[in-house]
Amino acid sequence: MVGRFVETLELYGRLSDADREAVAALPGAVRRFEAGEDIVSEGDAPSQCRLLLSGLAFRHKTLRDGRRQIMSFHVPGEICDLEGLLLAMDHSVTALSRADVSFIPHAAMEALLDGHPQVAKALWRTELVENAVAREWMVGMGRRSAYARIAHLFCEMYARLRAIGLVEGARCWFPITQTHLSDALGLSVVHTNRVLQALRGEGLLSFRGGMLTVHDWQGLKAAGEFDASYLHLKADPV
Amino acid sequence: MVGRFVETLELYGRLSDADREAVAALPGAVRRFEAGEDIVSEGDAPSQCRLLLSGLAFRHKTLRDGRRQIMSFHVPGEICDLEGLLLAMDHSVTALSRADVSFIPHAAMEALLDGHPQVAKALWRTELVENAVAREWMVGMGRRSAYARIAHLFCEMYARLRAIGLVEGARCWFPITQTHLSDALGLSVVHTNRVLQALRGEGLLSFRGGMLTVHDWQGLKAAGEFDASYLHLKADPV
DNA sequence: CGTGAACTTGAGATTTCTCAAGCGGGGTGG
DNA sequence: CCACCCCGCTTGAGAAATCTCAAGTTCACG
Repeated sequence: MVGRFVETLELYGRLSDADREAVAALPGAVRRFEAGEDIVSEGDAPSQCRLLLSGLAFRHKTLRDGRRQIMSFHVPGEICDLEGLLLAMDHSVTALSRADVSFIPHAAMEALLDGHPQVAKALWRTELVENAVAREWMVGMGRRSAYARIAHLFCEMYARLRAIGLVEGARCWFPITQTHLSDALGLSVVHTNRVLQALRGEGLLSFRGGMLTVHDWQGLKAAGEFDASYLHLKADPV
Repeated sequence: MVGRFVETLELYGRLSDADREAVAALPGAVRRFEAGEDIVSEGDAPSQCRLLLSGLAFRHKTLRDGRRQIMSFHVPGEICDLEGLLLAMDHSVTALSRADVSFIPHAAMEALLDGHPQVAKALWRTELVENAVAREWMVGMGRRSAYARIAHLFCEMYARLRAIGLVEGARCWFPITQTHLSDALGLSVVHTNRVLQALRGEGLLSFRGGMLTVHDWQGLKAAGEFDASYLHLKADPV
């Protein structure tokens, strides 16, 4: 059970039929997680790769005093502990919504990567893109206003969800609370709430009940100083 | 000419004699960069890996209006455009000090990785650790005060330089200006300057003329909420 | 001795935070 | 079926951290 995995890989590299078949043949036990459950925890040294089949997840570190920083989001088709192949986890990955996750044994993944260099390349590219995203978040947290940061995050998630076909019309399911948003952007909930109202007030987007609607993509991009090139996707959603 | 490269790899994986020899046999033309020169620029699609032999470098994005965010530092022994093997550069890497850089053709690097899986593993681990560092910076920018952030950065660089033998006594050469520091931490130069004075005033460190001296490692760690585990080094500098 | 970059200081302006409280809907036990 | 409760959202208001602007100092270097 590898769900959207092949499609995600093909966003980042060309695969042969044999490659695709090998990926599809990957073994994996599926487990469902409820929102808020840890998919993998800080300190774990995983022996399987956790592939997100459906739902969203986020990586985060939580400090003793409760301050939390979300460091990235995962969408379906992504492996959320790829680094676990080589290192112990230094942070946790938690389900943002209900999520189905396939557990692929490291041995099977290693065999796939050894036998299929194009798959390995594509997979490492996904990892490199994840870093590129992290760097862009640093730019936001270091140098952009709360207003631009929030707009930028919505742009990013909209573009990523669109790339995997999860945007319909101008709407996508993005079940994030304002608390998560704050923790991802390094803001207080109160401030996040106020800025969000400004974004809505300007007619750029709607965001209620976990549903994001982009009313003015150009305007939102401008507000967020968003340029999709760091996502290394084949096509920018105009 | 691969300088400290083998030692750096051995921080992250066990190599055989054959592995070491293969690494040492890597071809590479050396070029010297002066402080401020771009080693690789945004938009480049490199055909060599740039291995830092001596000196320091930093990755950064600079926005049109001049705001700049530094996203990481590189120390000798590190490849500063490893992602260039698979992706075009979406940011620049600039020499922080005078630096010697070896240019290793991608073909040679790929042959090494194909023929020496342990080297490939160690190299990917360096990449994964770089991400771990990026995530820790996000925690800092999102959730730590300027005071803790600055202390944390000094802790990190001290620990990294120590791991490669570039700390003598409690001193190391870290030729960074307060402007760079600000751009790395998302602060204004003025505020950075004031916080730095506090750190000095408390006797935690000295930092002048590009020389960092740590007077009170435990105190500095506490000030920066620093825990070296995210660096995935074998030994914490006590 | 002149120059420029880096550093330092002062002071007022802003952004963002914290504390505190009220609102609203969904789920649940009585 | 209803009351209650909790979580997430919203609002108000004062506080704190950090920024911006402006200017002066220091030091290395030519």
